[in-house]
Amino acid sequence: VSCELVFNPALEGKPVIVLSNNDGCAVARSNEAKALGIKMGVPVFKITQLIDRHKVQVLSSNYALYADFSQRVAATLAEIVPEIEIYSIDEAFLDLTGFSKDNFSELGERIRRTVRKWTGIPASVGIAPSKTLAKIANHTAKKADGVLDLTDNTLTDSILENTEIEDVWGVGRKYANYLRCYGITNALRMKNADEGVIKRKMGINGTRMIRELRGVCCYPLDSNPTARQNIRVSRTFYREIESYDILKEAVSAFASRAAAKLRQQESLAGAMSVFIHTNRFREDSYSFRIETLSFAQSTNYTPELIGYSQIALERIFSEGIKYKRAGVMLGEIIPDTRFQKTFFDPVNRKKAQGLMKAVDEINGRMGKDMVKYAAVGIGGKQQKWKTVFNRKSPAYTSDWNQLPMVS
DNA sequence: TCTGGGGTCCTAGGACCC
DNA sequence: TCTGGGGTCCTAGGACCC
Repeated sequence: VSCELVFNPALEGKPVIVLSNNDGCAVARSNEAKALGIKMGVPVFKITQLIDRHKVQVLSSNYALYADFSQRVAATLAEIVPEIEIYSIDEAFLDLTGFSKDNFSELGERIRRTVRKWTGIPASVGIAPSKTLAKIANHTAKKADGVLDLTDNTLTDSILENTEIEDVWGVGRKYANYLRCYGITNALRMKNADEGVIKRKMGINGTRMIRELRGVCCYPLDSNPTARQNIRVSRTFYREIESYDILKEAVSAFASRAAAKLRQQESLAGAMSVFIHTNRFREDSYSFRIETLSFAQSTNYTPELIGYSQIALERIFSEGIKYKRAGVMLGEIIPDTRFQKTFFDPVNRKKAQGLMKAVDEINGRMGKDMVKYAAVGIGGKQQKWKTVFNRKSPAYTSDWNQLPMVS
């Protein structure tokens, strides 16, 4: 929502929501939308009345825009603090070792100011001796001044007391229920809880959480993230699909996208799973099928992976079933430097590598699907399996044809 | 009618090894 | 009566994160 506001200031002060794929659920909300009681993840068809009555501004997800803003914010942070871990699309941990403790709050302010000025994105900053405490500081700061330094802060315990247990990093719904049974209703009570009781239920991570709350760092900053061990591309279809050919096209496209991700992190996959299933919200005859293939040889070569995906699909597809979702997962991922030759290899690896490099470069420079395999279909927007984004804002920052006009 | 997508880590239990 | 000690690998399930 912050990204949308940058290019559409008229939305400021209004309830705004951004939707998931196929304009299904509300997955981002402005404060005004939250105040209306729109919950995270609620299906949009359940709140149509609310949307009409309060003129809620509804937008599709604009991933190109959000990815670009995410990178800009990260680059800005990295200019101010050298040691930085990108934690998610909208969060980062910064290592303040070497910065003067007396100026932490001031530094926080500077970060906020700079990010706002350079990117237009509002940020909040929490400072503390552990990630768990920093997250709590940030959570609290978000609602007030935007910066909160909990290092040597005498207020820490009272802030922890005002932090609901489910707002602690690592406590989800299940753990929250359990902890509440023991009277551990807020972060302060967790901090003072018995390690044994927590560990029995939550394992080693429970122990770590308690220690982090006590200011002992158990999750050090990790500035160079390791390659993914799993790569998954899956989509829910706007309409149910019965046609084998259409499904084959979709699965081929997922395999192709997964292959590109694999090459981006310089890896090879040794196995693939393909799954298809019917609408899980329909109570009648739910069907889920998955087929896993182990490759004779690890690969990141798109045509090979498309081929495997089609073999797997053929084994699980049944005529007459309405499929609502499909996906491709790659596993047994290894660095491409660990490539092992097999004796009877049908693929010329050197040529394949060169081809993929060319494809990735062209698509990197000229747009994601500038060149693609025919197996993924050539139907453009008419493709039956394509995700729907009916209310998307322009790709203001990443497409020459969609730059904002200034008049 | 209509309900997202992509990840991680830990644990327990089974099967096996010396 | 009484049955060691130390490992690995794999899978399924459960929890969490954004």
